Amino acid sequence: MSINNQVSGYSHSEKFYLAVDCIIFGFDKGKLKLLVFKRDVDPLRGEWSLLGSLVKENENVGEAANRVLHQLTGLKNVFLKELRSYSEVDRDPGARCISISHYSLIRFDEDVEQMIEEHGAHWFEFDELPALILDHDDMVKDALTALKNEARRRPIGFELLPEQFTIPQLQSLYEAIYGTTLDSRNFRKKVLSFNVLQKSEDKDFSTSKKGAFLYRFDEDKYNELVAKGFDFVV
Amino acid sequence: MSINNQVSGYSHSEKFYLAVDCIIFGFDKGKLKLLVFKRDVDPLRGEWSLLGSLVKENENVGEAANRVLHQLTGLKNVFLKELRSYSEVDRDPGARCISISHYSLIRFDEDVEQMIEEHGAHWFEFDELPALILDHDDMVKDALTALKNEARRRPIGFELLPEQFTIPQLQSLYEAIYGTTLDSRNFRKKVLSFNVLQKSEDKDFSTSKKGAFLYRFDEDKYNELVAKGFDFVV
DNA sequence: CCAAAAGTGTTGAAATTACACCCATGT
DNA sequence: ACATGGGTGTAATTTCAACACTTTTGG
Repeated sequence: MSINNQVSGYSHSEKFYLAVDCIIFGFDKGKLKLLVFKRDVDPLRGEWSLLGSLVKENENVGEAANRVLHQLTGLKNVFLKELRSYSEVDRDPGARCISISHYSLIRFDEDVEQMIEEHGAHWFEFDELPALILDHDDMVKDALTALKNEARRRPIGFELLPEQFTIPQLQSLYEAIYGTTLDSRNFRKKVLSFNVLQKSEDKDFSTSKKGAFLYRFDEDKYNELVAKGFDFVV
Repeated sequence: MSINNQVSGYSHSEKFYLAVDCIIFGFDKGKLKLLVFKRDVDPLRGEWSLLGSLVKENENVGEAANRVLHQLTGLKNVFLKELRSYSEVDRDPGARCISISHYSLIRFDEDVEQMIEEHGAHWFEFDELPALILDHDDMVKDALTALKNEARRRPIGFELLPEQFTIPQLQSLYEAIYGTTLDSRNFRKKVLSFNVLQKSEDKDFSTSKKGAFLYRFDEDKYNELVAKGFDFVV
């Protein structure tokens, strides 16, 4: 912070609780999903909430967000993006508390699913989402908007899909995010034109009899591309 | 914030000072500028700093940012965008303090310039910028990146230029932001194609003998355009 | 043999880029 | 008359959008 002519020091001001809340997106079976938790402390026990925590003395905001995500999912170094602060004076009836939202994209994965179960968490599709505590509904809405924007600037799919995925799966993800349908020929053309996909010999037969080729993403080429900047408008 | 299974309540956690800092951009004579302040309290008295303040008990973060900006410039309802938090444990040697940066674009204007003078503030061009206190240099760097991105999504010029401006001035602004040169024919074509500029009868003779026509921006059409969404890539 | 999803090319329209000269005027 | 910045148009290229049929194979 700045101590300048407007501010003569710290002692005149209040201190606040500081929290992080995480909007965790997942994608499975053609549906974009949100991970929420059943709160197990009073007040509001039993209500659905985003994953969050108060920030501790010895950590910064990003570390706090990573900590809660790790505690829940066992994952480290996942894509986790700070979004914005929520600071309405009366947003939390318990105490004056500012929260900084983060969003994260995680892959469906057996280990993670088990961990999630153990924590009383649940994946909801967006059209079945229950009401969340405090201003968490706003946080989700804002994060969804941010995800849509983000999806244009980087190939989001690589965080949300399994390590190997088919092009129809990738398309279905983008359709879920944008809430539209896309032309499969144009989509395929566009996504392949980036030259960041490695075709494998194997096929996925889970959704068709013919089977669809599996691709994995070429990390080096992807990083190059992101560095150059690009616009993945589909 | 969330009180869920990871967190059993408020009382176990620390409270923090919360600040806002403002990165204030201006544009004059073909140069993009940053407004900084000479700090007049200890410690670090006399050093250059962004405009900032601690957040008060009865206001939210956005209100705090508007308050300090208003105190300095007399302006209300200026474009002010929250950027991100800065929360390194040791970022402020005085006390554990989290700051939320905002950036703002303001027009050069006599009244404002006078107000600025009175507050010991100074406009610096970016290549003459002095070192700033704490992590304010990082804040500026991040804000500049954000400004470049923002400039693609909305006609930034309308916040930074005087009410009437010429197309070469607008071009020069975009060149300053992007750090490139642009083709004047293509720029003019593009900017006029948005149909948000009203041509005036008057000319500005300050930079050429022939004079350049002054335009003002059609607020209704501009708002329409922003609502529809557009990409001002030049 | 048929249902269901995967895969493939072309064409017209639109947007973008590159590019060079005349105009108006103060000195 | 000349130097300076303002203003204009066109052609080539690239990108985007629309659109329909064949392939594979489990049932």
